[in-house]
Amino acid sequence: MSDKSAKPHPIEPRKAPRQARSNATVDAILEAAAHILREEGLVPFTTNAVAQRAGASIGSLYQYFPGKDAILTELIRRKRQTMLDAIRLAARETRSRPFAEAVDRLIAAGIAHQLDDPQVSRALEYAESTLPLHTETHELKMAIVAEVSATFAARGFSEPEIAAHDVVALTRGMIDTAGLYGETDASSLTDRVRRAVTGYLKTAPKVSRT
Amino acid sequence: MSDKSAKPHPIEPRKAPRQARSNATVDAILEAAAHILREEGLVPFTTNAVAQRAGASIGSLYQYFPGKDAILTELIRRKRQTMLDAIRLAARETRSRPFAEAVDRLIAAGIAHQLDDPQVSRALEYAESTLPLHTETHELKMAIVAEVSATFAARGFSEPEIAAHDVVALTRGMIDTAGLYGETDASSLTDRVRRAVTGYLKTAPKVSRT
Amino acid sequence: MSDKSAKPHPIEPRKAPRQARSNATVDAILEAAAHILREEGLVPFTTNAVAQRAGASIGSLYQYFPGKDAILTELIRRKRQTMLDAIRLAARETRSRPFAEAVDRLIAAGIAHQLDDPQVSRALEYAESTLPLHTETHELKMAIVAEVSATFAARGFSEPEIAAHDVVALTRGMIDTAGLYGETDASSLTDRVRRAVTGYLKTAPKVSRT
Amino acid sequence: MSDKSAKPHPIEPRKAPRQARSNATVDAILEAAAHILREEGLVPFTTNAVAQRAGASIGSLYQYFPGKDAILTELIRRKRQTMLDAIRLAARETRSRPFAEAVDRLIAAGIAHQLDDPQVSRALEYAESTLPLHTETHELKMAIVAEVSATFAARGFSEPEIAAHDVVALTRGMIDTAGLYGETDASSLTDRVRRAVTGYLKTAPKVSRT
DNA sequence: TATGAATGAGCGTTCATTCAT
DNA sequence: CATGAATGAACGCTCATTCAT
Repeated sequence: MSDKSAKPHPIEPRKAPRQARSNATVDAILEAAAHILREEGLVPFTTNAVAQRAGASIGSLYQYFPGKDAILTELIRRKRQTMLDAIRLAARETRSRPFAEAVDRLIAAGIAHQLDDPQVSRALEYAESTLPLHTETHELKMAIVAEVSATFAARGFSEPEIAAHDVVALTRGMIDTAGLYGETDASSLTDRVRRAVTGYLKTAPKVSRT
Repeated sequence: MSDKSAKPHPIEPRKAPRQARSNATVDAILEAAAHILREEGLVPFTTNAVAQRAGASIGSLYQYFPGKDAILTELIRRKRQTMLDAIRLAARETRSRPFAEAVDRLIAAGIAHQLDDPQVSRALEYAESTLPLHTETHELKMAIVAEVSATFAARGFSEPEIAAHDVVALTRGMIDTAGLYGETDASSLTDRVRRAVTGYLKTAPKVSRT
Repeated sequence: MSDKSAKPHPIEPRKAPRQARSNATVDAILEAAAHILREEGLVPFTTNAVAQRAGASIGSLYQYFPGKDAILTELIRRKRQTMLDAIRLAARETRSRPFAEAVDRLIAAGIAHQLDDPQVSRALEYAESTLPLHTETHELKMAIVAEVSATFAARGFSEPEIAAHDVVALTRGMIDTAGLYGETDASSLTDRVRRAVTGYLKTAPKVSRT
Repeated sequence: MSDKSAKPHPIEPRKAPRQARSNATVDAILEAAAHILREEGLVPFTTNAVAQRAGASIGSLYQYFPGKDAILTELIRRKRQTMLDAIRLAARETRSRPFAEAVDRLIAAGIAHQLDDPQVSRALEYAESTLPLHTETHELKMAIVAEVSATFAARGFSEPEIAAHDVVALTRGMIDTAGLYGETDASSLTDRVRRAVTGYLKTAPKVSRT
């Protein structure tokens, strides 16, 4: 986000990450950050504003985060980790169930995480594209796709990665737009997303089993 | 002393670019703006940077655009107008052709406009959500959906607006992601988008014809 | 994108200067502001110039004052408060003395405050007329006139407010001009102002006492 | 007003002054300038705004005035010349009349010129103090005082210049303030000013005639 | 550790002025 | 002469970041 590329501002939290991630101040900062993103967007998202809302001093904020970008990165990381956990759970629990059910659970997980707090999701999504590539968040992203891909592979699709990317992409597109229009009824949206995903998958190439 | 609150900063371009010279400057500015959005994103998108890249002085920029937002708005307006024109043409030319062909043309139009310059598209999309609502660009957005919706209605779908929104959304989601991953092969993407769209529409509710 | 209209720029100082350090900065800023007004006028009176002369960063200036206007307003407020205090003291101390003495003390107070730093006074006077109306400074102005008015009323003048306005106005006119011509001898000026004021008051309408 | 003291911007009109002063464009510019000063003040008084309101191009404005300051200067010059003419007429016509009448005519002239258009007067007054000293307007100012001074000298006052300065100053102070408070009734004001002036003069030192 | 005053590069924008047409 | 597009220095102000306390 910030441009002062002259000075090295690492993106990793300053403290040992595990501690930092469970500290009350850190949580307050992230909560405040999400709040501002949700209510006001990426432009009024300033470190001073975040610190103030978190009830922390700006100095404290910099004690836990090396810079503005790091806050956004950690927000992304957490959101994505939650998503990955949900997807993994869904995959595990539907491994021996009909495929339709597996797909449904995947979609439900996506909707649960994207439709709740759509402005924050949107802001983070855009922010990420302007941030220097961050290994961990990127790996989480790949892991989500990999998880979906594994589910598809297990069901005999021959190009599971492509299918996974596409399914994730179209799902996100639909949910994003729904969020933008203030849609909050998950059930209608779930149904429509399912129709698109199912339709897509029906015609996806399968491994020929002879 | 300060005049701040007195003068609003409208989003409409300041002068109708009537003369060739003016037009050239306006175009140079918009081109420069797109370039910066494409190469660097929304954060380094500053009026001075745009002017410099356009080979114009900052004063000239402000002669044609009342502010930074207006440049973004005009970029959105133009992009959307082009898209609308393409969609309208596609709709007109396929009115008496098989539905599959109509859908294909719609998708092709979407891909042509979104896959070309995906970073700019993404930046503008996010920018729009932070801009004060601009009537004309908003109407163009609605017009695009309306056009798709009309096509669907003509084919007997009973909830054409919802279908239109969803189709546009999932298409954009897929193209966006493809652009993000550097995919440039339109034909494969077209095929996959078609599968999702077709699958979605196949199960969409139709008007019961008695 | 731009936030302009969202945040108003109040005129009140941003933080109550509680700590010694803060107070020192505020004072340095106000001193620097007065200096620039005195030596160069309202045009070169810029926030950056003030900050620089105050030995503070522009950021610090904005930590204590929400904008340029606020600096001018505070300067006016302080000057006027001092003046009001002096006038009140003069009035209190001459309540049971001959009227001539009361008038003399009033004039002396006016001269003491206006003849010292006449360029600053002149600049602030003009500045005020271009500033949005500020309640506190306006009330101080009215309080000064009210104080003079009360003195006149106590001495039986039947239109004390008009007399007060006129006396203040003519006194200020004379002192202003004297300051403009570099006059610094208070005693000659005092004498001349007294003659005008006394002459004016001698013919002012009085409550008929029967 | 402008600070770019590096480049020599003479204040004299570019054209032979007499012509310039009677040109229709010049008049339109000055009228527009006065209008803006009156309605909006010194801050929005910009060359482009003046030209636009005058229905002239900014280029034309610069054909007749070498800069912004020159417009203000010419406005001052004209106002002052009119005032001087009126004062001279008043002096001439009351030379052989009672002194009280002479004073009355002087005051009437002052009120006529200052109370009409008080915002413009105030703006010009402040502007002048920030402008580089301009010979002609300064001489006009002196001439006005000299005229009043001559009137006083002819009536036997021993320090006519001081008296003239003071009378002009207090009169201006009173009228200014009246204008600021929106007073438009000249007759009451005239009366009050007369009382101050008369009172002042009654006690002014006279040449002892033996 | 926590604090928050201080910093200053840099942003969006204005406007006096020039000059090619 | 008139035009008005172009210029760019300079303004008011913000905000990411530092560091003395």
